[in-house]
Amino acid sequence: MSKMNGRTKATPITMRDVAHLAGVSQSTVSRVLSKSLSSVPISKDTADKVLSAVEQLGYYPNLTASSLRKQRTFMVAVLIADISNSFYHSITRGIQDVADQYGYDVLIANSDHLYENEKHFCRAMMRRPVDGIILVPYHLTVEEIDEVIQRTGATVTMLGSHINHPLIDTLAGDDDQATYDAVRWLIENKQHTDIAYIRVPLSYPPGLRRFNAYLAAMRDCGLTIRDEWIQEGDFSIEGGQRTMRALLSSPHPPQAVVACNDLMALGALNVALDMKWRVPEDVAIVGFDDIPLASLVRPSLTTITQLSTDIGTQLAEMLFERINGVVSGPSRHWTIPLHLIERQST
Amino acid sequence: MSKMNGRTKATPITMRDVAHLAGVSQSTVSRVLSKSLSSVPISKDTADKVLSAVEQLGYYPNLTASSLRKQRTFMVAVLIADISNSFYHSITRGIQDVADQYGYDVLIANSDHLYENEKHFCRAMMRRPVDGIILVPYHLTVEEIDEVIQRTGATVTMLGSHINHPLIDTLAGDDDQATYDAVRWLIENKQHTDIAYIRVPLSYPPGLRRFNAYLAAMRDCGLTIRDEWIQEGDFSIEGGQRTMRALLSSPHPPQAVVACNDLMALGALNVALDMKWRVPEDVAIVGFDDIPLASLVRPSLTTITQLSTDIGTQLAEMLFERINGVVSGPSRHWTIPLHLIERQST
DNA sequence: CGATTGCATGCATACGATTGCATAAAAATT
DNA sequence: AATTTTTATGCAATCGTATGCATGCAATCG
Repeated sequence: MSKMNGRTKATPITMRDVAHLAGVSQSTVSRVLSKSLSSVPISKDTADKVLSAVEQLGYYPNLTASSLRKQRTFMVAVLIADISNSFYHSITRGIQDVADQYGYDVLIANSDHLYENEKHFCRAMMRRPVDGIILVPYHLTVEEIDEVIQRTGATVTMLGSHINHPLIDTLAGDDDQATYDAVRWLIENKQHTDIAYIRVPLSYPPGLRRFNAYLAAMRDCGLTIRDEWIQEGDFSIEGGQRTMRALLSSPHPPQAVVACNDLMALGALNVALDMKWRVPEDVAIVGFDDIPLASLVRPSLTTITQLSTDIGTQLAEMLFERINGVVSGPSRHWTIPLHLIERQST
Repeated sequence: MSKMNGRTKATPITMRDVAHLAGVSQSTVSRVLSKSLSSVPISKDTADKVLSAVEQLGYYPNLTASSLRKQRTFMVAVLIADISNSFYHSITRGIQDVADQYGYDVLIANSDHLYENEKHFCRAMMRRPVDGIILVPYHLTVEEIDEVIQRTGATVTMLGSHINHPLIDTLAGDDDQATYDAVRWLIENKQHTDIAYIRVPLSYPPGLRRFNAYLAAMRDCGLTIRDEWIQEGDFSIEGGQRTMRALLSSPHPPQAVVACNDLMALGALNVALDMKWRVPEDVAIVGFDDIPLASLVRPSLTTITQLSTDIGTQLAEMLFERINGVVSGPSRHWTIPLHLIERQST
């Protein structure tokens, strides 16, 4: 360990040092190290000299300098709603693993579902160009995203289907269909008629879609919905708890509760048990996302699968196919089929 | 929205463009925008011209170029074991929030508790210098971390107490004391004598410390430990499940199980319930970390609190105090007192 | 009124790596 | 043997911003 007597400035080792030690020019070192550009041949002899100098000095190329010159940063940025939500962190993990594989670093930002934060993220991207951006639920408009693309040249991939842009690949679950099916299943197979829904703010597009699917299923089966059965949470466990308390304390509590995501469903489950309601005998609960926790709690949670890790890797793979030029041409829009996983809570 | 007819190169707007439009030199623009350096005065008049040109063009400074020149990247990197573990993701979130506040971006990498991955992270840091690094449990040696500091000039802050370096601030819980106290509490207040421990590989320093604390508590109370009561998990829910199955199927199952972290404790809890053991009547369970889930499951989990969000913000605050020169001098080593939270599982 | 000071700005270089172009030496061709 | 081609290397400009130094001009001073 070097001396460590107080905070010292960094002592960077540059290509020039390597060049000097190897007795060649700095550009030769560069060529040896980025062998990919085969346009220029290098003699085995000098290559060896350079490599041994690199070894000897423990040289590492400076990615900041390289980024500036190549106009490529070898970083991707991810915008998610909240890393504390396990649905997002498994997506994140999937993205990180793929990025790692391609030698990329990952910047992560949280929006907390707030438009202002998403715009803040865009501004950050304008300042610090990255090669790729993965966006997960957002309120951004196509125009705003397009500006980032135009200005930074970044490749963008998104989760969700409500944006249509010729340069943006998207991946989406058919969550409205899945929600519709789940509600009908509760009605037709479980003989429920009084079904409540815990939604999220409707400014969040997938939330709106799922809510509409619930309404459609109820309507198509000729069921009426009491006003108090429609609750609005905020994506969180606490939101699920608060709304469930309201539901179970109302004059006409529902027989079944469908939540827009698992966190809220888990909060609801937890409140039901604490209030001594039996699940599923007294009230059934259905979630959405299939986060790891859903299968762990007792009674385990019936939910709609999203395969979140796969979503992350999938999104990242689509992104890197573009970045590395493996794929070109018009944007691709993939849909993942979702399905209900029946567990103990129904 | 601009034309969008196929993938186009980025059309960056640089300081030169701004300078040109404002009719001043590029260096003047730079001076106006980084007003902090008051060493050089700028007339109100030109400042206005520049700012309006910036506005008009929608100019954003390029952080890559700025980083290269200033030798400061305005990024911090975080190495955690696994972002899927909720203990870490709340730390991460705390760090992100603080970083955001200081205008910093955050790079996140997972080590999965593997030494090789941690070394990989160090190499990445040598290539892409960042201003600060936050390390959460690791196997890295002081020498390895020191090399990164020397070479990159980064400021480092860590969670844990087993590294002593004059430039590294650390934050640590007194987890061995807390574990010791918890085990004695099980013995003295709950009258348990047969207590098992689910540890993690001992190459992980905090894991070793906690395990030793368990041994010490048992010894100090004159209790004997059966070999099969000591199980080794891998930090995960599955690890907890596997080891708990072994424990409950053994000829002499324990009355209480202490796990090195909450995930394993939750796995254990889940297996106990599935095997129809009553918790806490037939077997008591204690975890470590107090992840959000711990209070959510039923029976809720008795655990040792770590205040994980606070840990993240705390670590980040210590880091930025150094980065921004608010604090200098010898490294600080802070300890957070931990304590048992009694819930339903004991 | 000439000399000194202070204010405001531009010029030019640096940060560290990449790459088009020029060039020198060696090999191949006629 | 002269010319062309190939191989291997160096020179110098570039990416976009920051900053030491020089400079021009106005204000102040003796």
